[in-house]
Amino acid sequence: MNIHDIARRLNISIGTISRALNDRAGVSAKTRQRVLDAAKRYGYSPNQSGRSLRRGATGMIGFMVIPNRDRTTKGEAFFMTIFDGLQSVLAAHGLDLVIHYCGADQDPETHVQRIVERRMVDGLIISQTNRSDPRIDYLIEKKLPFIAFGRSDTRRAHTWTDLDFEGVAEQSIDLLYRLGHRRIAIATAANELNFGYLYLEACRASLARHGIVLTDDLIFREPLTEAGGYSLGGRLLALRDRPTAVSLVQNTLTLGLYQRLSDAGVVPGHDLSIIGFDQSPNGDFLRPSLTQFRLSLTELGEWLGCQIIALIEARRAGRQIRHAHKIWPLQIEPGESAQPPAR
Amino acid sequence: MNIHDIARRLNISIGTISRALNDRAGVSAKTRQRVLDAAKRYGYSPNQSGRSLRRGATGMIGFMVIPNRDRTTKGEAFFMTIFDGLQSVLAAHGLDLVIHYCGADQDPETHVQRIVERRMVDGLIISQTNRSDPRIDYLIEKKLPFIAFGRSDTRRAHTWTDLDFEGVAEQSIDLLYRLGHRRIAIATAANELNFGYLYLEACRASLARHGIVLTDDLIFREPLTEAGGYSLGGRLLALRDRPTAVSLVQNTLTLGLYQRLSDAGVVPGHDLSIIGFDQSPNGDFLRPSLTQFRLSLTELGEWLGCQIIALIEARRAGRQIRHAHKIWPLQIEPGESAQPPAR
DNA sequence: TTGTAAGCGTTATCAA
DNA sequence: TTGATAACGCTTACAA
Repeated sequence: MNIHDIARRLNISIGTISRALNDRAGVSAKTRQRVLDAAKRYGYSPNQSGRSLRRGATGMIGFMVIPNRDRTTKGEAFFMTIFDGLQSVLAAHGLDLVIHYCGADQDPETHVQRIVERRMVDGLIISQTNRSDPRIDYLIEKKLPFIAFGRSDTRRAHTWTDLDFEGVAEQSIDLLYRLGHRRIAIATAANELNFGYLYLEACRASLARHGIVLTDDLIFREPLTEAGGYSLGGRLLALRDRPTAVSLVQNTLTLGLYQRLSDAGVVPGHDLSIIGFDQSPNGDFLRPSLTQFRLSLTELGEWLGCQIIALIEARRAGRQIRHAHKIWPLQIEPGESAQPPAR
Repeated sequence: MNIHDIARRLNISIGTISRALNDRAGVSAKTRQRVLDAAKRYGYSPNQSGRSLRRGATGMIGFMVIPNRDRTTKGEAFFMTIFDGLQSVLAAHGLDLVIHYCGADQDPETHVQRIVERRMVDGLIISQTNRSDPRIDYLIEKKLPFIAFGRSDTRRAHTWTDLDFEGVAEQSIDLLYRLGHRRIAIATAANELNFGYLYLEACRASLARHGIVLTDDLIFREPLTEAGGYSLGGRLLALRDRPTAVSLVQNTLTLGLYQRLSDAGVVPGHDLSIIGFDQSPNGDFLRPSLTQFRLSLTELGEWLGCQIIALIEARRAGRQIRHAHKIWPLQIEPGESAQPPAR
């Protein structure tokens, strides 16, 4: 069933069919209705390949997800909620969201190249940015409208949105200091992901403001998984001069840490204060309750949708692009896991 | 940059370019190398729309994900690992995996129709099947190669794969019975999802085999979330004649249940025995350790990949299609949460 | 208001 | 081994 089949059945030209289906002017109300009815009856929609080819646009926005080498489950709960917000904004603009899953065995840069060169999407959102991320330079080069969800060390102009890792770090450290903690451990990412770096350095700066030097023995890098958190717990417990508090860059770590402490009979908040990251996953259901941060992932998805649409419309209108740099805020929520140090 | 541009630069016809790039016979080794080099140098890949249009196939396999109305985070950790296995098999066959995320405000059937009518994919995997699922009938009608990941009550021939909910139910009940439990609660899905129904009925049958009638007061339907599990815990604790064990259809429930019990000072395995479902999410990090089931999600993804490829190749070769029905096994792993009842 | 026809970037057929 | 050309299904400029 294609446009010619429909035209033949209605004894109308294909041009009119197309105009009717695309809500173009110059079709009588009666004809338009006939076309719409026929399309529905025969289950006809314009073939996407034909349409994309002719229009020079696919109507699709890609979101590229890279499987974390650490196999964290965190990123996943996280992304799906973002997709929800993103999808609703895109749909309102007649765009489709397609998620491109970069296999663990694939090179992310090659994957992006393939998507771009083949013209599979009109816009792209990349996530899990590394500190040095060649995808960003490539996308700038190719002039594809894109958003980096996550910062990197590139200096070249592009649109990005990222979580407020600095704000989280600062609030965490300030709270722990105010509670009386002086020996504070930092658990951050073990790999090249940019946010682990941002978080660590912001913690270091906040500690310095309180006159505390962050020494290497208090910096812990583990895979961002429950297993990593479990291992972190073991390492903390084994220390001769144990810190009184730990601040974590992701809640998957927190889950494992809680279990390791539970195994050792150590109580979060009492024997060791803990500040987690955001509510996903499962941060709300830890006991003792976790001091952590909260953000609206749906709203974040909606923001990304608005941004990519703005980029695409500016491009289409030939307007100059203003690259937004957005730091997404997180609100702290006190819990029982952060208390004054014992004794 | 298109095929004509490349042809012009090399002073070769577009036909030869296409043949070289598609590894077709009838191109001299030297010419082929020149073409490959030029494509790389200029960052050229064939335009996907043009190629799809001409070939009548997009080279893409869709996987449709529906956001759970309950906002469970379970499905997500779950799916991403499946994608990993699926993607690797598809890539080996030159196919791309694209994930179509059906927004919470969209109708799943309309969403499928759109994907199919527009010819966006060569094959489709649908998940989260309802007991009565019109998507399946539609896809059969349209003759698109597809796999239902999840059963439904349709009688029409189609390929499906599903988890062994019956096996899980039976093993759970048998274990609890063997431990001495007679009053056993079942926590299943509150919505139309087929697996909740399968699980419940299989539990009922297993109990019946031991001479126990499953009464309605021991059937609990909650949203498949941590909050649902928390609420479940409250309801269980409030019962006058409290069951000695509970069996759960999904581990998001288990997390919330553990916390509710913890709040009440009730110890899993000691005061109330618990059997969870699969290891995602976080089942491995509960304390006391959870008796649950294990399955390889990567292998499941690979299986789905092989199946969809078989369907597509059978279609292409004009061969008769044999619709596979696969029940995916899960192995039980004993933990501390299932013990003989107290006293 | 409607019809005709060109052209989007490919692949495949046929001729050279 | 290579080149010319038709055709895939659509949108749109132009003609009627």
